[in-house]
Amino acid sequence: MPERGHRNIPGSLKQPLADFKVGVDNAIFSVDTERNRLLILLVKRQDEPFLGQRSLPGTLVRQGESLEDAAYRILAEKIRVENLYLEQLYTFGGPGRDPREDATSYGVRYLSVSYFALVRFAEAELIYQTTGDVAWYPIEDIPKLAFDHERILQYGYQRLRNKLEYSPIAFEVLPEVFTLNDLYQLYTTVLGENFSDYSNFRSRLLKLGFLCDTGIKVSRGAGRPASLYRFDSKAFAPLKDKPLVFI
Amino acid sequence: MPERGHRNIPGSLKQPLADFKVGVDNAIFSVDTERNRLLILLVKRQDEPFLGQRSLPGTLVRQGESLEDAAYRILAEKIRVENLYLEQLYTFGGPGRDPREDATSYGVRYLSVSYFALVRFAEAELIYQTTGDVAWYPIEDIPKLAFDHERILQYGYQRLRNKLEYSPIAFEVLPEVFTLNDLYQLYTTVLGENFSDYSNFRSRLLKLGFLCDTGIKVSRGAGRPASLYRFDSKAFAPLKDKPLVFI
DNA sequence: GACATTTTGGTAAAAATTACTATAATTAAG
DNA sequence: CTTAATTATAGTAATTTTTACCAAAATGTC
Repeated sequence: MPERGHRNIPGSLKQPLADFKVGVDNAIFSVDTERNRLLILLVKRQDEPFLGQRSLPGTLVRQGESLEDAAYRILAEKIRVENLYLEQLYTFGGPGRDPREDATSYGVRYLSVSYFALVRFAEAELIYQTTGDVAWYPIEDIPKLAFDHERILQYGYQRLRNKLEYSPIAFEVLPEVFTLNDLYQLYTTVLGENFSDYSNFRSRLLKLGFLCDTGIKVSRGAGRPASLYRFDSKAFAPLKDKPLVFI
Repeated sequence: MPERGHRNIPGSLKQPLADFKVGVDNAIFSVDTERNRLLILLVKRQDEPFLGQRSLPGTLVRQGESLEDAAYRILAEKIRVENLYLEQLYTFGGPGRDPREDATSYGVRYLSVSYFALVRFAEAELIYQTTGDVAWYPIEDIPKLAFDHERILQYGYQRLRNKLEYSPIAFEVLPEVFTLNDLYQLYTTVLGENFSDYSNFRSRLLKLGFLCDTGIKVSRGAGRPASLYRFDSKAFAPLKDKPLVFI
């Protein structure tokens, strides 16, 4: 507990510094384009505290490991995936956010650096230890989560909605090729029905010029077959810091 | 690489966890409306490492103290201010970012949670221990900084530019009452000359209805006197999640 | 008093958004 | 096989917003 007798750390004599373990928790989102559902990856905890309860996949940071490395490691333990979008979300570090703080008498604090990730549903292969270990949950149907992970999840959901408006993250969750309707459905399921009319959404995005028509047509049930498009990141580059490209 | 044989802390047997000290570093911005300069608060370090070099004001988190509390504490040590805008910026935590990690044989890591702050230049009173201890630096003229603080500063500067476009943070750095020209100058100094024509900027913002004319006129040198305006946060509330209000 | 300077209010042209219509290409039903 | 229903795509006219200016008002300066 007591922390003293050194030169370097200011304020250390009267006010002891906290010692931390640092965890990384991932809010991993995906979209099932077939069923039009926004999904979040949850695991069932194998350890105390909160044994058996659902949580975001997380891990504690190891010696010599960067935060991002830890985020990639825990993700790779739960899911096999080709492409992956990952960015830091927020850091939660108040005292008392982890029951292990009370359990040990050392007064170690547990801080969580959360990451926001997007994967393609069809590409992502879940890695089970036991069945039901890892699973996708639709965003409207999330069970009670361990720790403060509900808050992290909400934070990630908000980030997703914000970024859809000005950044091309939609193409990180959509399949490599997709119809314009797939794209539109993604936006409506995440952002709500009333953000734009389908026809206008189409022409706006096509005019921007970063969607290439592959020429391939797909027929899904009744109606005229739709063209499959591909996102051209080179053509998007000049729009990178333009605000509100997608809305 | 193989991962096995333990119950509580995953990976702890073969792969020891890192122990952390957590620091908080503040990127505190202000604007001198008289001289039209964007300013950042720097301190001269009183301790090793980097003794005597400039850095962002920072501190290590104490026992029982939240991250935000630590951010407020270090800010209050350097500056006396009425109003303050503060939000979390980013967390830097890679191994090797702090020389103290090598100095101790314990392998303690130093993680930095950075905060982004805005204060009003005229309200903010610097607190000196020795002269030149704490000082405002114009953003175009930043000396070499300790640690990875240049990166944190750049990150904060980017956040400032982004938020100016869709959030009313301008009114956190401007004085309580200000002319429309003050507001315009702030935007041009931060965002560059060519973001909008003055006349159009004026009419757009006035039409939005959250700037109230106080009726008071000020004359600054030649030219017709300008009205002093005040930001009405209640009138702004409905625009809170509308994108791109200010550009 | 003439003139430069700055604020303020405005307007016409251009551009973008919106609401809507029409047509094409397919499946499903009878 | 014909017709209807369905979905994709193209386009258009009305509306709104943005843009590039212009002119008048109110001050300081020479």
